[in-house]
Amino acid sequence: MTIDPFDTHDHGGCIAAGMTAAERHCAAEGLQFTPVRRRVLEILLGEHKALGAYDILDVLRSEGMGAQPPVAYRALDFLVSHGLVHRIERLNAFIACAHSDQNHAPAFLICRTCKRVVEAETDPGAGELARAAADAGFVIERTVREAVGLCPGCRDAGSAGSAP
Amino acid sequence: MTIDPFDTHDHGGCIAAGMTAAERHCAAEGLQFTPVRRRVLEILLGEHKALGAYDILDVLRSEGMGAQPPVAYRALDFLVSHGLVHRIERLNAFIACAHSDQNHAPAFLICRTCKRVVEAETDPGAGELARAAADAGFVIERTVREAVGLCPGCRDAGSAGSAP
DNA sequence: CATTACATGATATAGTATAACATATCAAGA
DNA sequence: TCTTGATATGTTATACTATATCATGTAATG
Repeated sequence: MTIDPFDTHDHGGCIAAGMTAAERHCAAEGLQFTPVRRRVLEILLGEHKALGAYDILDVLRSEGMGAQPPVAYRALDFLVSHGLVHRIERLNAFIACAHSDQNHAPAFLICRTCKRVVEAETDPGAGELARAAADAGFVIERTVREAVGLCPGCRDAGSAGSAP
Repeated sequence: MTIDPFDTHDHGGCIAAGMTAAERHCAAEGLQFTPVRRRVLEILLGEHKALGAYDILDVLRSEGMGAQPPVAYRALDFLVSHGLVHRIERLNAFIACAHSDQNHAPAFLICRTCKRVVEAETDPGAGELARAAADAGFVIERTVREAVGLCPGCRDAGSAGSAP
């Protein structure tokens, strides 16, 4: 059995590891990992929740790093397009990638009570979407796979909300 | 091999069949299939694209059936909650259910060029999401499975857009 | 007739996202 | 050095999506 991804754990480690991976990725690809982009990724790495663009913008604002929506959206676009951050469509929100620097087709488990989101690694070629697409002659460019429900902690707490 | 779901076909038949199924469903469940709800479903059945709430509202408006956003959103909420319409998260838009009156976990293929959306039936218990959830002890209440890409027609047209 | 439950009408506002134009920075080449 | 081009950021304005709230209508029930 594997570690419960909904468990609490060392966020400091998450952040450091995520930033290091992002540094390496940007260096390798010749991408500009600018202060705003760096800070947005740090903010997201500090949570295992998805944050809205305006949540992030509030933080940037309070730190004097840009006060208008495009600042946040541009940084998020950059991070998403290079796979460092994922967009959670169901929530109109964003979360740091949990599987540093690899190409993948992630799936997300979204707890509707504690709001935490975990990223599961999946095989891009497997699954119902790929089969349906093959049947229809459809060429997939991007997939969205998200499940909303209750994480183990919140389920045991009788959907009353338990974890932070 | 199966019929290409992206093919053009008899929309009149789609609409009639969809409305009949909805009638039966509402009658069986004791639901009020009111004029606004009926009209919204009809509008959606007339397209194989996803329509935004405000697209639908524009039509309602032009027909004197309610001019404010809540009118459209309420009708859509009703239709979605009873499975007659699905919400496409990726597009913040709505599409009529293509598999009349059965409980299911649909997946969608969204053509980014011609904007058509087809609904594929899937096995709710199968697939990557279910496996990831089981591993994590997560209880799924709703799933989102959407693929963005090119339908056969648009792919062959060199992503220049071909089908209506 | 009064009550209840549900649906609709209407106003206002919240939340999410982008277009468009201006400025800044920096590296490569004339 | 100058200038040109590419990329990133700053700023204003606006578009698009969604909901809270309160008022009104309407039909079935007791």
